[in-house]
Amino acid sequence: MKKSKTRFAVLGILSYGPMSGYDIKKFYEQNVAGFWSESYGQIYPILKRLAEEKLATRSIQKQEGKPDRHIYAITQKGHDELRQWLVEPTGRHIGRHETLLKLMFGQQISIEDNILQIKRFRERQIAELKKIEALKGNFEHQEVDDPNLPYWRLAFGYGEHVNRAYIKWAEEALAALRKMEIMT
Amino acid sequence: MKKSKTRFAVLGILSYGPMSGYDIKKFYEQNVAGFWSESYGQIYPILKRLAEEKLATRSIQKQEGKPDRHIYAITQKGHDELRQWLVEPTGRHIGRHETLLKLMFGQQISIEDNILQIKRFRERQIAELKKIEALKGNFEHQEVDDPNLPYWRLAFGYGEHVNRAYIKWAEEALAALRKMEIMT
DNA sequence: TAGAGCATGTAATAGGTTACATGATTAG
DNA sequence: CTAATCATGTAACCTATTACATGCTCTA
Repeated sequence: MKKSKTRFAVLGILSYGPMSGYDIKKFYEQNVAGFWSESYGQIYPILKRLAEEKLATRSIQKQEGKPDRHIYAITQKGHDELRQWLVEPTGRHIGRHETLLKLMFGQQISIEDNILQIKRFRERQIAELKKIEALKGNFEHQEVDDPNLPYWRLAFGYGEHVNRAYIKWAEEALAALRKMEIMT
Repeated sequence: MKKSKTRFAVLGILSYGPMSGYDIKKFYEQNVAGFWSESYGQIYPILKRLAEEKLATRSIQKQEGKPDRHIYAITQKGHDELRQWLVEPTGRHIGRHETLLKLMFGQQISIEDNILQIKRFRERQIAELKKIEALKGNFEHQEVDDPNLPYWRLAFGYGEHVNRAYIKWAEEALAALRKMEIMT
């Protein structure tokens, strides 16, 4: 049996403070877009289960002109389960990298078309890197005071390292493809 | 509607030459473990459908003492569909990186435990890098003569760049965590 | 006045893994 | 004698996305 990490992705965010499903979705979209994502179709049912299992409590915050917010807060039991997962060894993850997969079959299409694909990849990662730098800047000089900050910094560092590697590789791959093009 | 890339992952391998489902699985396990994977539960039904849709043909190779091999060969129609997918722009991929997710909630556990998790991650990526270098060595000096080789080289380059970045980041993260530990 | 943001939620569907069944051979 | 390798395949299950429903407010 394989178990869902989404459960812990939700519980983890709740460890930052009480939040709604909408907030959790936004958090993943805006801050961690590089290495994690969640959809409403997962978040809401999980939040419901978490409350049933007493890992979180639910309260309703009324708003005028806007729908009510269902605020979930992590319980002690929730903390315990989260911590247990956090120290567990992590299984090796196999990302499915579509651009790379396509490149494996690059021989089937023209060099030009391969160049185009890698350029698209490079542009996307350049944008991603910029976003990370901006996010990092926000945190650093708006003097955010949060005990989680040191760990967010580590995550930013990851994003920077990996995206720079992506971009550097893309540049090298483009150069190699251009050489191949000339030699035709 | 979201469509499966597995279909093309299978068709793509078939573009290298006629192969069985077993071969395809092995190919992904042994050569591309870093960025793609497929399970039998996906491969066999897809192969069946590919034959039904005339994107591949099936023939049976009898063997003594071993089960028959069902060999699939890509057709012209299969090639066409593969090529069409290969030039299509690729949607941004969001890997789900469990180690990073855990790190986001690192504040919940001890620094020591965080260090342990990152060490595990580092060791795994060091092993991965070694494997890639070995694989690359095999191809390069056993003078493999295959028109796909230039593209496999690009993929190896990717593995090298990205894994080096992983390792470097892990080292930095470990240093930062050790500093945090002293300052307690 | 169209669309985006706020906010919750579900149903339909697609995507993917795991475990199992079968059975011979070979290596340790 | 046990485990792995060879080889195909299916059923049960879990995981995840997409589309839809609802409805108010604010902005371009």
